[in-house]
Amino acid sequence: MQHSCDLKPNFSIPVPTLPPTAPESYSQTNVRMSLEDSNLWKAFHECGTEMIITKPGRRMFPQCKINVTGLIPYAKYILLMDLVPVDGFRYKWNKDKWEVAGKAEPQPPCRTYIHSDSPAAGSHWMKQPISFLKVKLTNNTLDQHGHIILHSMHRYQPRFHIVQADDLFSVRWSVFQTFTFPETIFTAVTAYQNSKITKLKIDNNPFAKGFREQRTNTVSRQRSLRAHVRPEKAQKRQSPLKDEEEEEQMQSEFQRPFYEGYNQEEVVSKSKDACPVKDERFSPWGCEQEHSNNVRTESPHSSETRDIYNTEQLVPGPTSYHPYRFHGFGKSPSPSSSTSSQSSRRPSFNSRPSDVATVPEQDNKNCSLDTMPSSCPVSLAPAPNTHQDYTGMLNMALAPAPNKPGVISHIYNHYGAEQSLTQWNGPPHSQYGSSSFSAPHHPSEYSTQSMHHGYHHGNMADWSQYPLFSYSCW
DNA sequence: TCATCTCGCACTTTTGAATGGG
DNA sequence: ACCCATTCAAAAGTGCGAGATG
Repeated sequence: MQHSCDLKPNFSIPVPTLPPTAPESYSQTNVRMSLEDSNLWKAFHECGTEMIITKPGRRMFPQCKINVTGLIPYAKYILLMDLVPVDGFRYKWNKDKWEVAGKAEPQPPCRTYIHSDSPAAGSHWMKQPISFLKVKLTNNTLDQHGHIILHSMHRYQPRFHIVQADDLFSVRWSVFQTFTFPETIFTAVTAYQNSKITKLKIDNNPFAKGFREQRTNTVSRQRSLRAHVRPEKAQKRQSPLKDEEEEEQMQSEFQRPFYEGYNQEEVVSKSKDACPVKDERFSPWGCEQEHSNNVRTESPHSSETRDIYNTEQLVPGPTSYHPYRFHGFGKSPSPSSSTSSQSSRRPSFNSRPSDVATVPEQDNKNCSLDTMPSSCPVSLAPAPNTHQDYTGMLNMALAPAPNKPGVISHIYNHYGAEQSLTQWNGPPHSQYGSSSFSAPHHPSEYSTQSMHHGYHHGNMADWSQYPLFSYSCW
């Protein structure tokens, strides 16, 4: 499966400072990203992926691993990953299904993980799969280690960003290309809720091997002993592994060849009909769907019901990406001082300080499709029940590597729960392929997304409330 | 009372330093 | 002195269940 980058709408408006023949325009239109282990992700997705989050930080499994093609081999790129809320709800696990439990909590500071190889040449990124193995998730909002902070019982989606930039200083002047894979949507949990997910993880995660055979013997012995002491609990927490019948059933489900034999084109068309979340047998989201009809105007399945295996080019809106600046660098990242080719090529970005960069955070919520200026992010009309004002911050943190200077930076990011994917990703129709670029509604706004460059954010006041941190990846 | 979170356990895998040979 | 392969101990990562927390 691949995510293609169709930037037609984004390049439909003239960008005076960027000649159409610029290398970037070439790369932007050809960059493609695909998800490694996509079958595994789909397997988890069909059960309702859960990711453990702990205070010290927990790795993701399945891990985020991507393939990138279409980069300029000699140009340098920076790869980033972050996690955005899928919707504005908190969930609970009730009788084998996830249900909406209420409104989402205010989002913690949004942190962006910079791949440790960044910046690296396009050839480097393309020669092998890029692993985000060392990304750690935490529920500790005071985390000092640079882990990505999430709320338990909330749903998130990883996003991957490719930025053509010679160094981290020039990122803010560079073009972001954002990719998402709907099958990577997961629910953050502090303890597994769905036993199917537990089993899938044990079966597929090498670190959990100990729980597969030897441990299950010893543990089952221990459990049987404990069951004598607390029989009611032992029964309540009965492992699915013990139930042979259930295990067989699960085996058949898990080993079912997901989308077997689908080529890319077939997947695009068939996945809509065979959308996992609509399959009651596998879907843990059954109840949620009912809720989605009654409660939310933005279905939590919005992404799944899209062509989940289609490709997409998701470009964040201006207020999503522009209002950030690196913080903590030793030199001023002003375009005039920057030596990057991008910055020298596009001096006009500095000449537009009044753009979205300084939009106050409360302006964000007023940025509806009807009223937003051309610089406002493209987003769906906010769902009343999901509205959540939040001026998040993209924290990018880099711990010193032996051969790399230590860099700690923060990036501002405005997003709310209702904006989450819709804002960042652009309109949902963008995920349906090129045909949907006819923009069923508000085509003008869509076209204003254009290219996305870093803009200087005028508001520095809140930065101090977020800790500087190092990132273990470097 | 209940849902959720934290912690320690026993286990496996990964990592990196130490060592030795060419 | 350098490079490479091997070994091995320490660190890191894993799900589980009991107990804590709100």
